[in-house]
Amino acid sequence: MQRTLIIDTPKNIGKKVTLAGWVNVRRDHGKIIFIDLRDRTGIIQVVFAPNKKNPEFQKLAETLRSEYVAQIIGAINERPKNMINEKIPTGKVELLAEELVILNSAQSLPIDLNAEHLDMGLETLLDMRPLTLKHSKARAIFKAQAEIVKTFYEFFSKNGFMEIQAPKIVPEATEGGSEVFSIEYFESKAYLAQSPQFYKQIMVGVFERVFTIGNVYRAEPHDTTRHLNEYTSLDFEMGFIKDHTDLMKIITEWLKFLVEQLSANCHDELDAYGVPLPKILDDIPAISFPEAKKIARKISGKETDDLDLEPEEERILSGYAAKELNSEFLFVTHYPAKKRPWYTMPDDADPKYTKSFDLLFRGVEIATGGQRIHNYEQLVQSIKSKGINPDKFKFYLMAFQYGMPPEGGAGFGLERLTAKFLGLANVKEATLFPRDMKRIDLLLHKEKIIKEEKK
RNA sequence: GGACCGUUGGUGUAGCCCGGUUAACACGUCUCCCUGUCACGGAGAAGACCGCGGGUUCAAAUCCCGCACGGUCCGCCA
Repeated sequence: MQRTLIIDTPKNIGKKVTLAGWVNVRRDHGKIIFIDLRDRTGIIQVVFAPNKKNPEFQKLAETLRSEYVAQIIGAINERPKNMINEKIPTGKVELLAEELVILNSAQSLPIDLNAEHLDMGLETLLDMRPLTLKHSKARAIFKAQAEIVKTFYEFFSKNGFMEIQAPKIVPEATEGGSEVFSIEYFESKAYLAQSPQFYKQIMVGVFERVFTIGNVYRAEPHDTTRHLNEYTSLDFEMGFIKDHTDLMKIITEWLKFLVEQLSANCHDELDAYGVPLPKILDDIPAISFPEAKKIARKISGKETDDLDLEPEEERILSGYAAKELNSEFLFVTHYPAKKRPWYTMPDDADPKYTKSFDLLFRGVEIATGGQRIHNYEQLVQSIKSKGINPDKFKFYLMAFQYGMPPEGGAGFGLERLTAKFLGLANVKEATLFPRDMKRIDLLLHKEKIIKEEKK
């Protein structure tokens, strides 16, 4: 018989159906046993009542434990009025089991998957990732994350952007600055891409508007709640822009669409975390870097680096924007040229600053973008001014020799965005299998100990 | 790399300040009882040489020193 999904059970009252899923929990009352069965669409209560014709059946039901995988055939019955469970969408019905096939057993769980919260340290949470991801609150994170990616794809596709696949193996330490992972590449050396930057720019010369969603790699030895050594970047790049404000406009439009879709499709997931969705103003406030610096200094009373915003200042500015400007998002524009890559377009009024921006959301930088230099000669000059030989970028520069429109783009950190929408303390919680200095799936030092013990 | 905090059954914590005999609690696990629960309930049981090494002491989970590991913040970082 064809499998029925749990979400569809209320439509099948009185019918005999086949359900398949995991045992969420067993409530054994002796003669009568209740199982909460879970599949990808929901949870339903299954009732095992004494069966005189087949006493073995009840014994088999008694062996069911959490996370056992089972196929159950039975009749969907309406529950008596006083036994309706308001907490679940299928609370008005239940399955009276007639046949049970155990598709797979499960070892006893080291954690309580039915507890309201996953009450454990980050280390344990990640060490047991294949199991802890099954918890409803963990699943909620990645449902919301998938929605973010989906809206990015939909929005930019609708607006004339084409999806491209950027290579992850690259020949040079792309833009200099941040550390990259080197890999053996046959007889020579190559690197893992720290961003799709060069390739999305080249493709603007071909398709005018492009976007790409993919992993990027940073070999920086950072150890914070907002950094990963492998993360997912949502990138777009577009030609024929006036300046960076065109980019900020399209980002604002996407964010509006995103919040709308999250509200419509991830209501339960957001509810589980209790963090309200942000309001997106028609114009997200934008303040220039020098202005932002002044505000941050005034509030903190601290003298800080002239060229960059410190994490504490980013938090201060976010708080300021939320309180004074009525927006949880804040653009900071015109970062100093010294702190931006060489392809960043300088500002006409004062070339010490650039036509670039960061987007702050709830205290962290979630996107970076700006207008790029599209003139070949100017770009070569800019590379030289950083003391780099332009020959290293011959391949990339070719795009600018043969007709590059005025262009720009931006990149979002998917995990940071997810974490901030749900109010998670650490981006690693918003990463299925986070890679950091200490961990690739398991903690690296633990792996070492295991290897040494084997020797 | 720096600062601070931490490390106690499978998981989360209490006990440590003020050293003392069976290391406590909750969840999970196992056994038994239970026909209406929905994070079912009841009775019982198993499970920890208290991160590692050293010191002080008649006596150390508890005090001292060193190390390892983790967490948070910072640094670093498009």
